[in-house]
Amino acid sequence: MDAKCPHSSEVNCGDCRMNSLCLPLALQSGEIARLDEIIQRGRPLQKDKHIYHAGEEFKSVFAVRSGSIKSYTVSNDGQEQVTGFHLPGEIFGMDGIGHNHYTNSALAMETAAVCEIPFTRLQELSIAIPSLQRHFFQLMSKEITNDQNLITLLSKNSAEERIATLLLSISNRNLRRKLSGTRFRLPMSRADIGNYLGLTVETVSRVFGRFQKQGLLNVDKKEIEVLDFDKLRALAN
Amino acid sequence: MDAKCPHSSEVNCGDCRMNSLCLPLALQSGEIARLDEIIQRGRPLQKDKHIYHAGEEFKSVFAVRSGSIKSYTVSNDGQEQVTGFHLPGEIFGMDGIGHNHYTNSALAMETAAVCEIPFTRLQELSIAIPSLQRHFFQLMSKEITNDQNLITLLSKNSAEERIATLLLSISNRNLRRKLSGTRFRLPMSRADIGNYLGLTVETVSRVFGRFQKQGLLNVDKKEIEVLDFDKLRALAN
DNA sequence: TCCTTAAGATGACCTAGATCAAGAAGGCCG
DNA sequence: CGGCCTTCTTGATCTAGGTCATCTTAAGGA
Repeated sequence: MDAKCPHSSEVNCGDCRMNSLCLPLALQSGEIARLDEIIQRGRPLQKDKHIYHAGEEFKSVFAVRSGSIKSYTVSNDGQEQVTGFHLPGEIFGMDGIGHNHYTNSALAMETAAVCEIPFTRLQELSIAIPSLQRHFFQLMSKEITNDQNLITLLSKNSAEERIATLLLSISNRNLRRKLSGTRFRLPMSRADIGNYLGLTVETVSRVFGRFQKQGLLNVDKKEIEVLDFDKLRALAN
Repeated sequence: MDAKCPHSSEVNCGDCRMNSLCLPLALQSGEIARLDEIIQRGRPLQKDKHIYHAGEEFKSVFAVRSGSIKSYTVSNDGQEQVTGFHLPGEIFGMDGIGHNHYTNSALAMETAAVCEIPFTRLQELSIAIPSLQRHFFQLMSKEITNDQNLITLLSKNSAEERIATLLLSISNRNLRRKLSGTRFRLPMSRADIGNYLGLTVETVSRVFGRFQKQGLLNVDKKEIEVLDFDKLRALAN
């Protein structure tokens, strides 16, 4: 086993470097072993491969082990709405619980690996381990809060504020993973950013340009270096 | 006991006219009795009275028994964002679970009555009654899906489309309660509608005017009569 | 290596909805 | 009954960001 390969499936929850952010967070080591039994560690996924499609029967929620995932819905008239970006240690697929079918589609934005957690098993385990039930309620609630923050962002904030907020969010999530919050690579395209934030590609491009000119960021394609966190935070508010 | 008074607190879940939409939905009658034991039926609330404020410690989720409730957040710079309107039979307050504090404030838009469900008791009961756990997971998931639909609406749709969608949503929720989906009274102000949909009061007012002129609606202040459902649905898509 | 295609940047112009500024119309309290 | 807020409406203007059109660059493929 090569512990260096981030997409390796040869790891259990107890050893996974994400276990302080992920589902095991709330659990004792004995309990983690029981969670481990139900989790299915998938093979690495190529870029643009789907984990599930909207409308498919809901079976499992997923945890990102490596790489990055995008969730999106397609409306009646065929246009896409990106609803979330998921980084290692984060859980996705909870939108499917309500109607027994996924309402989003999910795909890998780059080579990625995910853990599959069959939901009926997770429910059973939640009855045996109350702190797991509690933790999962909290996870879903945080998802609600996140979505409501995005609603506020879309409803009340300018293009610059929206993009500053997204950059700060990614920076913070990198810090949680003990990575640099200052220099990082955006896993998503300008089109995805625009779609997520309710902006056109052109506007996203112009705002990046403006941020660069103002000395707020260094932008080299998807590589970002934050030069002025105070100003970025002021924009994001 | 006056069964006619919609704000009466003298009713248990088994007799409540909302029990086919509300939490008891998933339960057998013996289980409903156990749920009944933990639910606290509140006195009627006057218009503009708060049920809780953002930042308060999270204790309970709530069900609307009568009247209507609005949830909203306040951002750092003091501006409000309406995050939801809650009608009888609907559950709110789930945003508080994630951080043990409410992230929204909730207030009565008109005289209303709510049932309070202490969350630790609900968690205990969810372990004893697995179908309740399942139901509550589903409720939270539906809230996520709702919020994501709003995100799409804000991100992709015009003022007319947003308002048509809201009207249709209220119409459908009235139908679920066996009320008219064609003629109803909006419980919220134009300002609240605008705030919720990311529009100004003026735009909301103009769109209502336009819809009336086009023969889509009859609008008399808050009284709405839908005249052309097909066109409304076409707009809402 | 060249060719093709996709992603991104940049400029010129346009429009939906915001902003500003008055009125009209209730509803409530003395 | 009269006066005063608060909500709603309507009109005139302004602007952020959308649209459209090009160009540059990078990446992938035979």
